[in-house]
Amino acid sequence: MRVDRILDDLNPDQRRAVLHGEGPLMVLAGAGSGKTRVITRRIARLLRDGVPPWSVLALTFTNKAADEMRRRVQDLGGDTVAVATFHSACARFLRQDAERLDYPRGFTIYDTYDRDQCLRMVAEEHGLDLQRVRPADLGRAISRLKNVRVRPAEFRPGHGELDRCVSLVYGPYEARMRRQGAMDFDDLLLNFLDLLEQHPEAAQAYQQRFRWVLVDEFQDTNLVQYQLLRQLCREHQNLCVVGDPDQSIYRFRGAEVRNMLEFQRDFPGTAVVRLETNYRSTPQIVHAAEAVIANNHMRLEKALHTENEPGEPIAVLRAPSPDAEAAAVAAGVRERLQDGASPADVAVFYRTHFLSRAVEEAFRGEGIPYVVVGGVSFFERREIKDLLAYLRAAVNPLDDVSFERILNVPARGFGKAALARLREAANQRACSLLEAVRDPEVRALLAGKARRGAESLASLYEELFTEVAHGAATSLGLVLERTGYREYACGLGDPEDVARSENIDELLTHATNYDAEHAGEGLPGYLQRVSLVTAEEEQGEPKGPRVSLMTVHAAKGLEFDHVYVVGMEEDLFPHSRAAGSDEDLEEERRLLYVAITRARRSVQLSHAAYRTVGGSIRHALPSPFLKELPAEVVARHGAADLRIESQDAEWEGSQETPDLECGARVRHPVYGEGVVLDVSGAGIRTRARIRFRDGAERTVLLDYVRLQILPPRGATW
DNA sequence: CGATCGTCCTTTTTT
DNA sequence: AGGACGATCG
Repeated sequence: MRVDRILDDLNPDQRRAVLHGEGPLMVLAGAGSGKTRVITRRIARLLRDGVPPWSVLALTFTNKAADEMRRRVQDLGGDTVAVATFHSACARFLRQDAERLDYPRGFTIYDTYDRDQCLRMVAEEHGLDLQRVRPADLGRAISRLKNVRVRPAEFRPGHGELDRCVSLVYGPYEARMRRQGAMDFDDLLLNFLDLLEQHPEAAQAYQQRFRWVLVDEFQDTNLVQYQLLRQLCREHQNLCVVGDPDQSIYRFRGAEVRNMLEFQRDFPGTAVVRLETNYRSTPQIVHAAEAVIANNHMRLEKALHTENEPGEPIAVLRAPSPDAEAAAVAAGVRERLQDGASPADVAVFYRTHFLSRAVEEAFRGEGIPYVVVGGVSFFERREIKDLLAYLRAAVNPLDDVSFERILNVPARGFGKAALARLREAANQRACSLLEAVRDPEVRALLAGKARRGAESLASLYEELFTEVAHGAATSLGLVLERTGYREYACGLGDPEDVARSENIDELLTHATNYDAEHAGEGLPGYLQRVSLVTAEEEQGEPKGPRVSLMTVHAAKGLEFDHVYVVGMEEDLFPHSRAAGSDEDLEEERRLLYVAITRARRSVQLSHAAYRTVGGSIRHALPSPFLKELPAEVVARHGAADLRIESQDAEWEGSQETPDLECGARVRHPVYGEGVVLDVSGAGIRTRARIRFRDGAERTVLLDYVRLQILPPRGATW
């Protein structure tokens, strides 16, 4: 009998998806049902049937997922297939067609930090009080608008302070970004969509080039990504999307589960395949995950089952303290390792990054090798961002945010006054800061120290402009040599010096490797890559197997034998900021569903009796989600059940806090009448910002103060 | 102008 | 507890 590498080990449903011919295809794939396998095999099948590899485009959301898929596609012989994240694919396409959109080819990509920096400048220009509205808040709000394709002119602000500021700043921000030749992450998608819509000949070229498009984690596409797919596949309709509505966990950045519902409407004749057999986990794990997710109301019907052998119960652990929790996890992991598990088969998840700390310490104490995935990545470090900013300004001299970053780093006598003068000169000449510095007339306006600084910067950039063509590493070397940056950053005294110097070396190595591997791409290509790669895994993994520590978000798409989730506490998981609406709460539940279903063999969920939140200690209640686990598959440790019972009353009690809405009138026992501006937090930590009669705004902890809710009145003040 | 000190505020999740 | 930013002083 003949062996078929592509089809033999697939079940009938998987096979149907792989063999599906032309036309739209949607695969509803439960956790662990072989989703990635279906996509990669489908690609292999297409290639085997004569589809040219360059006409296939496979899209994912995270770099990690893209790397993984690329690896698996390559194993099946598809080395030249384009596998990319949405953002990196768009960036690459835009690089080709930037001019059509009036962007320079060397446009800069701003990460969140740069974006906020840019917003800070704009906000300052418009006299906003940055104490009250932080750039990051503006940035998030604007990003949310971009996710739903609301342009500045279309924005209808609500009554909040934030909206007012956004309406003031959004347009100018866009203008400034354009002037600087910069795009934020959202712009990458938006601008490419604009390109497709406004330039039919360009759209046609992409449609004809990529005749087969496949999308992983489709439940996380936002509106823009969805429209982009529709444009791209408008002619041929050869779009295969794979997703699981129960694993949609990016609502906060605009993901629309609705896309899965509307797909069949927008793509008539869609073939639908359901994958409901879980090949990954024990029945206990599958049952627990299903029981949790069953509490969500907004769901597509889907049932997951497994024929795997039974294993251990789900462990729920209560620890007296965060340190004890971490120690218990470390001890448990140690035991797994002694039983023969590889560290690479074990993972610890948490809802928020800061919870990694305690676990890290415990692991160090136990001598367990670990790696923190995500967090502050290599390319977000101060010294790395500084050096890259030098290069970015060289590739894109319009990029004021980057240039201003390095203008006085290391110090060159550019203080507040000199910077103001430089800005003014640039404004007058309608040019960028770097262009201004290059102008001898402008330099003549500066005082002694700053002038000398400007002279040296100007001459550095004259050289850099020619060096740019020679690649990333030599440009970087030039910057280091001419600025004395290394001495500046690694010179004086603190223990971080060595690490910073090592980081700089690592960047040099990284750049050298890139130049060697991507000869034609040059510095622009390099900068694009480092802007979109969050990865610390970028520099290979020569370090041997390690236990992975990561957020649940980062864990999506991965699987491990043994999974530990720490911080299973109210206000933490579900997160307090997500307690506002049912939609948010359901997303938190999906997050737990994702966490549990990562595990092949065992799951432990733990919580501590208190948590240190911001210097102060907070009593911590077990996550309400823990009560949703079916008793028959759970083993509780550390008197967890007892605590849950005894704390129920307390929990229920805090629910009695009256539901306050923004705009409600209230009476405060001390301050008298006021209007609620904002409600945040949850449970005993629900806070309301209230403006009182005397004009002052105060934040009130609802659990502490009995507010009397007054009947609404016509006028607000 | 820049370094040091003090204060404030933070901690959601990702490209 | 720790980092970022602002104010103050040299």
